[in-house]
Amino acid sequence: MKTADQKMPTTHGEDESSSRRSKILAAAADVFAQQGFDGTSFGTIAQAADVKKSLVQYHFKSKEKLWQESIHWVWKQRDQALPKYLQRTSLNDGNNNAQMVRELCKQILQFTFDHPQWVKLMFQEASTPSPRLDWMVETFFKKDFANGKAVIELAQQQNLLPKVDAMDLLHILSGALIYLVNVAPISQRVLGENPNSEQYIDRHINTLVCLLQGAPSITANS
Amino acid sequence: MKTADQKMPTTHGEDESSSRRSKILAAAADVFAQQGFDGTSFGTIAQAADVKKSLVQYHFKSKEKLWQESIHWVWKQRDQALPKYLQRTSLNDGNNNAQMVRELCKQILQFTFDHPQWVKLMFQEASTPSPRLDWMVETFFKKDFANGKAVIELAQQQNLLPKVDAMDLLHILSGALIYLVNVAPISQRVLGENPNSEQYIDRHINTLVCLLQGAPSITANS
DNA sequence: TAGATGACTATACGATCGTATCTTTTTATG
DNA sequence: CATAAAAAGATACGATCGTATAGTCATCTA
Repeated sequence: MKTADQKMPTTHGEDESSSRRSKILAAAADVFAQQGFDGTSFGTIAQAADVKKSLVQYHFKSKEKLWQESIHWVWKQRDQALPKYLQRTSLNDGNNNAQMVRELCKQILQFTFDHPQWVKLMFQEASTPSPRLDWMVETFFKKDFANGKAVIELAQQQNLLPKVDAMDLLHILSGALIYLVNVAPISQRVLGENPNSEQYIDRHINTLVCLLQGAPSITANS
Repeated sequence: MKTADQKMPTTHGEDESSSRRSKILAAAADVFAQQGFDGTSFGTIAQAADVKKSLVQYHFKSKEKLWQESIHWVWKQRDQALPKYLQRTSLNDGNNNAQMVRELCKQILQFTFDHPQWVKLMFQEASTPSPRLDWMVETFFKKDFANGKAVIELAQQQNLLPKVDAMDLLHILSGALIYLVNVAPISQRVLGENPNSEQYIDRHINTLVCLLQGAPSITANS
């Protein structure tokens, strides 16, 4: 009979219509982020969510719809979790010290390691034009780019970042941080060191901040 | 009857055993880089190479073998093409000027835009552990990482790059450069500007070098 | 209590996938 | 020209894919 523990009639109310529905969404986000759109099947997602394949197709009529909803779910999770990482580095409280940039970068990197889904989902669709990419651009990326640029410009106004082209700087910083997470499985195998660890992250951020605040050793003897 | 124009008996010699074989390899590299391993099928590759599906399976017995050989092919192309981009920036001819770092970065970025296959193939397999990733690590990435680190250290010895952790700096530079290529389709849609253009690349490299050589605007008034 | 609604399940269809086997054509060599 | 090997093509198989449809069961409402 198995255990019928988490029965929970839910009386149809709650936030999400069904508890199993959001469990499927979470599993779908994991599988999509890991295997990509083409490599993902209803069967795999159903297995990961421990439900029948028919149920997946019942809640989300098509694979495309399921993908869209799981993307929405991931971005929502991101927007809920990210502020908690950034609140201790608030840029607009007048406390201008350079240490804040280090903390900002570190928190973003740590967040990316803790929630790799949205980065992986982004890269899964980024490299190749497709209707899905167009949808993501209109739905999320335009907004994300604008927000990122605003953060950079705010930091620049407070002399926390060098006053170069904000969009370029956003790309360079995003690249330097996100790249580390995306090639982490490679780095781990090549270097024999887990990139997702306090000391590795601290060292990496330290190097990055050292560059951002003017590389001393090259400016010193020139 | 169609056109039997490119008949070319090849007399079996040439470099590759068959001319159609390498045509399949090139097509396979394209499709694998674009769609990933799971999203790629024999049929798609055959169609891209304008041959029958059976022929693909004849030359490369399995999908895994075809993938491996196409990876080898791409890395070989890369190693043949890359020196032509770097030769005009040779680091070890005693000509130590800072302009050389800019040229080095620019050439690497330009090369990546011209030959996006190897970057995309890398990212296709990088984010998720798999037997294919293990194989790539042992076959290519360990060597690539070592070479990259050596280049960084050489530049550091000549005071062309700040003397921070070489592996971290390699990751930061790789990330900043490769990220741009990987999210180019996104950037193009969001910014309405093609990242693969002289002026965009120049501007981006300029910003990057500005950081590498000590951000002036922040060090100036501190 | 009868009916309607929503959550969930079972099953089947057509297409495509990777692979295996077989036949035909082309090429090289005696 | 004869013959063997290699290249190229044709076909079929089991499996899995996305999707469609019909059915079961519990809950809610009139």
